[in-house]
Amino acid sequence: MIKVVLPDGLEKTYRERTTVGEVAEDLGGPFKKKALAGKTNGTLVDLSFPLTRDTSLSVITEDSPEALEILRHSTAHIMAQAVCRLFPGAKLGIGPTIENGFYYDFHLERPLTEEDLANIEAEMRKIIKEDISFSRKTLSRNEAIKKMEVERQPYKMELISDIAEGEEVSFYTQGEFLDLCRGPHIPSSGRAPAFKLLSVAGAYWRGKETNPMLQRIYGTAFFRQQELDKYLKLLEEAKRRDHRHLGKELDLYSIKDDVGAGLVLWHPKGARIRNIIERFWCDEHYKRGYQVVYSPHIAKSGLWHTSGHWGFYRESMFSPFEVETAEYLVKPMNCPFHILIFKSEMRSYRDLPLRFAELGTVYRYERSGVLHGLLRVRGFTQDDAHIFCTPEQLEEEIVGVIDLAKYMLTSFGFKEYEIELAVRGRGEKEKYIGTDETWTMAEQALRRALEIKDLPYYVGEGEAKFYGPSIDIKVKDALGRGWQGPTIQVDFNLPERFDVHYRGPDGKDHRVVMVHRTVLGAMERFLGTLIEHYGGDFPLWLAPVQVRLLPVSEATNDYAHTVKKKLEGHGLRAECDDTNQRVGYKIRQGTLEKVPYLLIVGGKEMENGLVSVRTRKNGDEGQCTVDKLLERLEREINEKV
RNA sequence: GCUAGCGUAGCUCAAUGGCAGAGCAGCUGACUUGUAAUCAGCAGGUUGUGGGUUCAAAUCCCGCCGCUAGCUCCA
Repeated sequence: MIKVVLPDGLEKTYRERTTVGEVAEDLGGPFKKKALAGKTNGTLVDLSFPLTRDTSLSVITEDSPEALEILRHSTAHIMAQAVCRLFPGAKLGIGPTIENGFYYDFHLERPLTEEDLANIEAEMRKIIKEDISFSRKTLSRNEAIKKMEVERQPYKMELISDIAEGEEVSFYTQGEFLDLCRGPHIPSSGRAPAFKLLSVAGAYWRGKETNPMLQRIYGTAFFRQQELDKYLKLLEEAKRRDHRHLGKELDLYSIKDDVGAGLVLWHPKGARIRNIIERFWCDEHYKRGYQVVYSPHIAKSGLWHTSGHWGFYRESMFSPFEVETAEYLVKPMNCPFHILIFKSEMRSYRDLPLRFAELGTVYRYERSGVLHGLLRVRGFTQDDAHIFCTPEQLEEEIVGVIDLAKYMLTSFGFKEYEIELAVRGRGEKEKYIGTDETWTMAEQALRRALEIKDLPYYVGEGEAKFYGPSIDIKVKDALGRGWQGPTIQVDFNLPERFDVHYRGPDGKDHRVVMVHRTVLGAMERFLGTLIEHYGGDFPLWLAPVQVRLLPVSEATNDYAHTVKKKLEGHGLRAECDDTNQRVGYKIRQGTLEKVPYLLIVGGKEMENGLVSVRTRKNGDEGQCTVDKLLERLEREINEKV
């Protein structure tokens, strides 16, 4: 007999080799019907797993946090089975679960089409209807390789050959389908009620560019159709908010073939938003002791040799060009310039910290396949700054940056974020530049700064760049999607390369501590995420047009213009639609352009000095005096909502 | 860069080897308008680009440019 301890502390005894499924059955209630898998001593196992010794056990049901992953993995297997039925001779790659679903990679004789996806889905439905059970078996490593040779699965053979000699290898079968897999799985295919195949794309075998490219099918699965529908709706909503469509519809920017891929033209309205953000950015930086600087777009090659960019960043830089026998490069980063500004005079410890900030436009060669709207471009303006300080000042400086970053994110409506502290990996010291002491000092300073601000974070071991540790903040937008946000990066490399130092109280020169930091990232990328975050409904303080007057007929055009002038006098961005159109048309136009406030003015308003307010949020709100409205607008602008 | 798909008027799309079309936007005129599209007329094109096949190419083939979904790489 064996003892089984359940999560609620209950102890039960069973005879040996009782399976998890039988325990679930015995427990009855929801477990009987909803059991999918089990967890013994922290390891996930199938319902058919026989218990052979005393153990803790929790039964995984559809409501358990681990359940979706199991379901999706099993659905991936069902998809693979369907593909093998429809494409005999298909070679299997890997088929893991991912954040919102799963994928499976195949080598097939011909490229897949949309129609194929529909056929595969249909075959999957058949398999689900057949309710085939998943069963596990184990083979020795060598037997497994032989088995895969017989099955003509070269990729699987490669995977198994990476497993240590003498290890056991587990397989799962559903009917005629066999797959190398760690498991666990749902008990049978009938337990996969709701799934959808989403897309096909190429993917290199094992993610290596030199390997053959397989065809990857993406899909997702849920326990309830309702949840699947909800997820598909979310995808649609994301599509609706796509900054590339909204950017065009709202006339914010364009990217023209004639100019070049990845190079952005900012139209007046997009430029307006950008300008508001940049002014806000500048003000905030001056307030916090930064000094704004400017640097050129090009510099002699020698500078980039000194900085090391030519050595390790060359493939991201535009080709050199010659001017009067000297060779120049377009800048991919701003740091060398800020360093030269720092070095333009002798710096004392009394001068530190020095904080140089710049909205610096840089150019990077990005491979054509990675360009994407505003989010991945070849020319962009970083909201860059470099802090030069002493080791003792580092912690306080980091705290200052975190405060600024938080303030910025809050101002733009980002409420949730994740913070990673990227530190050295253990036991690979040769990968990193700088001494042990400096690394420890910097990592400590970053960690303490986070603790002082009482911010939750996780440590990314081995995630640090070779030149120093960093804090990376991922923000979540209105749809819960993650975006790269502020980064704070300590650098031990450039101060060495440029011999950046300050004169200390001891009369000697000391190596400066340098911090690169950005709070928005790049204006292009930030605007792109902001468009999607707000879905184009920019809050009043950012809206390129805040108010539009809509005179009902020609008779009230003059009155509308008077009101417009008054609003403009208070710094508001107002327009007047005095076209020869009906009000309905003007309203529709204003609504599509997402103008936050539409003010309808006809005879009734003109007589009493009023406006009829129609907001983007609530629609028709009725009449109001211009002064009352001004008060409301000013409040809303200040609140940045 | 790689794999697959795509590129037609400013925008959204139709025409699949046989005269390149519609709606919206634009322009002109009429209507003087009250909370999401007033009516009529006009104009708009070397079908991304260069080559090829064909009596005939938006349509079939090849190169280049660009876009999309991913892969690889990143603000």
